[in-house]
Amino acid sequence: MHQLPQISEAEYEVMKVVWEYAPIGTNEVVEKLSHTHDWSPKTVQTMLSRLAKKGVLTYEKDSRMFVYSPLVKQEDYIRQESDSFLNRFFNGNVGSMVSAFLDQEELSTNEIDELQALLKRKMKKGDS
Amino acid sequence: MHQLPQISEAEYEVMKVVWEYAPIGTNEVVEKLSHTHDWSPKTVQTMLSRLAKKGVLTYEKDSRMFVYSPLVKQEDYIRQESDSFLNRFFNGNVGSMVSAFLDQEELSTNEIDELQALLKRKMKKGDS
DNA sequence: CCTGTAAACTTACAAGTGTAATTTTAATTT
DNA sequence: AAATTAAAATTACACTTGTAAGTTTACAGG
Repeated sequence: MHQLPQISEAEYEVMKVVWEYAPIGTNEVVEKLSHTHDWSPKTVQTMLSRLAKKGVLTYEKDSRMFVYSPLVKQEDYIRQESDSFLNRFFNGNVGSMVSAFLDQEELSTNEIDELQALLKRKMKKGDS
Repeated sequence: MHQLPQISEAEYEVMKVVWEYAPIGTNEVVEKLSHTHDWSPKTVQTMLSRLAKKGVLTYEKDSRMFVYSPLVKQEDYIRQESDSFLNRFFNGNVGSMVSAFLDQEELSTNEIDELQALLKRKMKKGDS
C-alpha cells in the first residue's frame, strides 16, 4: 500500500470541495469555500497548485480555465489518516479509542444506541 | 477551554517518555527513546527545549542537569486531538467514525465483543 | 585552583504550511 | 489587430518541524 501524498489541513478543506463537486473550476472552488472560510482567492489557487503538484488532484483546460478532479479518493485518505491517528494516540487499539470517547461523556444515549446497532449488524455479517 | 500548545509528531514521542517516567532527566529521556527511535541526543535535546518553550513541560535543575516534568496532561492532549480528528474527518460524528473502522474490516470479532461490552457498561452508568 | 568534560544554550538549514501579491499569458472584446 | 482582462504562473515571506552541529558554561576531579 503505497503512501498517499501528505495533505495539509488547509489543503484538505480545499479537497473536500473538490471531492464533493468535481469536476469543478477554480472560481467555483473559491466560491464554495467563501461560505466557510475567509481565504483570499489567491490562497485557494496556491493550494490547488500545490495539490496538483503533489498528485492529489489533476486538471483539464476548459479554454483558459482549469477544471479539477481528484486523483486520490477521500475514503482512502481518511483510512490512512485514521490508521495513523489510531496508532499515534491509542496504539492501534480501537477499543481504547472508543473507550476514551465514552469517558469523555461525548456520546448521548442515542449515539450509544446507534453504535450498538452498528455492532450488532456487523456481527451478523461476520457470522455468515 | 483554552487551547493546549501544538505538539508535533516527533515532540509527542518525546512527551510519551516524559509522561511515563517524569520526573526524568535529559539523558534518561535520550536513553528511553534510543530503544524505539534513531535520533541523535542533540535532536532529543532540541525537542525538549521546544517543548519547554511551548509550555508543554517544565524542568528543575539537579545541580547542572535538568529534570523534566509535564505541564500538560496526556489525557487532555489526547482529548483535544481526538476532537479535532473527529471534526476534521467525520464531522464530529462518532458513529460515522466507528462505522468507517468497521467497514475497513479492521476489527476482529473479539474486538467487536469488547466494544459491545463497553457500550453496555456505559449504558448502565448513564441510567443511574 | 585549574582543567576537562558533560550539560545546556545558540545557531543552522531545508522542507512544508499558511497566506498572499506580483507578473505573465492567453482569450475576449472593441 | 490591438487592447483589455481574467486566469494561471511565479515569487514572497514568516513560522513550524525534523534534524542536528557548534559554542559556552559550570561542576567535579586532580
